[in-house]
Amino acid sequence: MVFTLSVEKGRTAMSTAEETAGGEMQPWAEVTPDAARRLLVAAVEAFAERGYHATTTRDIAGRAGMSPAALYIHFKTKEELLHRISRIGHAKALDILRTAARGEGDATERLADAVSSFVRWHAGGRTTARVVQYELDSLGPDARAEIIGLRRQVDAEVRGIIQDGVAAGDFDVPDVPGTTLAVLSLCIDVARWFNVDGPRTPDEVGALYADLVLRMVGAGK
Amino acid sequence: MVFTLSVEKGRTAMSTAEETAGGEMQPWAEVTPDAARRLLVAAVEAFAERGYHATTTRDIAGRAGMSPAALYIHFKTKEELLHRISRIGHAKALDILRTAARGEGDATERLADAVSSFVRWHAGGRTTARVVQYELDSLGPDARAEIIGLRRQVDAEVRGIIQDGVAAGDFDVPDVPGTTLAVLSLCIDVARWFNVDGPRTPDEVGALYADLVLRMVGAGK
DNA sequence: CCTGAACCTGAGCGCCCGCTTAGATCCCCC
DNA sequence: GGGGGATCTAAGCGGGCGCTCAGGTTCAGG
Repeated sequence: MVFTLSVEKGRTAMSTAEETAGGEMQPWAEVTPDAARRLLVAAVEAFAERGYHATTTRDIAGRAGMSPAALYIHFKTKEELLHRISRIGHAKALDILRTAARGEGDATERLADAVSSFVRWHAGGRTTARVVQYELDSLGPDARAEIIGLRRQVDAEVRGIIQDGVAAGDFDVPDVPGTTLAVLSLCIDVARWFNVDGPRTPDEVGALYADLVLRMVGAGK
Repeated sequence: MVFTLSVEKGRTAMSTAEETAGGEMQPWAEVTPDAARRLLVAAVEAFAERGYHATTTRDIAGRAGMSPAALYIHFKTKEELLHRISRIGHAKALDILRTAARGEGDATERLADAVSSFVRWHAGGRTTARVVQYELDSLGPDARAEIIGLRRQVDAEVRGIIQDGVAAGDFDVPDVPGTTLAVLSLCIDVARWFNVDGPRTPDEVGALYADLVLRMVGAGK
């Protein structure tokens, strides 16, 4: 939808398009072998439901239809599972934002695009997003430091769009870093409250939030 | 600040004023006996740092300067500690919003007041707010149901202000429930990212967020 | 000075945790 | 058809968990 002309040379554009379009997503296709992927998906579900510390390795292995010991053939520790999940999830989130930030259109269009697709991902993939966004503290120091680096890139991407809008005179933002923080906070928290059985679809929430964010930055005055 | 004329007959107004004024808060004064309060404060700190499931009863008792067994004289289970913390915290949050919602002034002033004081509480009392807002799932079904009831009242309070503003023609809000959700989500998530050693004070974040929320509801067009 | 209630501790019970090890099974290539 | 690496399981180890209990300490009231 964004890369209409350069779709052939866009490596990431294709893989992104097929997932932001569909409701459910399988971003774990890159994980091999098959048994490792099943364990990882089981871990995402368990972590999202009960939290990292309340989840047992026996539960994860059980969901994947394996014995507890099988887990340790593919992953060194329980924490490595969380680390892998977190890294893949953050890479995906960053990819979504980059695609929107570097698309065509003015700052208003790009910000609306970024927010709506970012929110869609948090709502539609709530299970994954919840683990990715809220289990950061359960990682050890090294892994956490790596993930925090990715988060800084996420922040820079959004701040870049807002700065563009201010520079072009499209936005009215007194505090750019603070507003960036608030916009990201708003989007991320969707993973906490969004309910699949609730009244809103991910698309609707994405549209609502894009509108609210444009108001926050004073677009279209 | 809000009840200037009816301060004498306002039961809740006094206890609220002295806490929203000061930076640090001790809303645990009502908990007796003294040993129980010390255990409860220790539990708040431990839960906020490591999460409910990663906190051991030995850690809580140790922080309070007691043996693990002492905990069970004052609380039946570890979960009862979280329940008590959550109930007191939610009552406090609701009290803050009610005070702002029922104050004087038009909808714009009351919404700004509600958001800034609510955000100040989440930032200044981040330790408590974090436990209150993010450890809900660790409660059992009965306790969780009770807390969810309090959250609905919180939601109703904010929705009421926004509806007043729309009815008076001060706000421009296409989706009142959705915007209410977003406003509360924005405020609550402060407890996740706010850093005491960071560049912003709770007052500054409160002022920034009040401005952003007024933009979201289209006030002052 | 004694009593009994309130409070707290040392020791530890039973359980389940993350993780390991020895060996069975599968499947591909020769 | 048989050797060998990859994959999985049954069994269990050491340890820390939530929680309990018998007994010590404190202190107000008689």
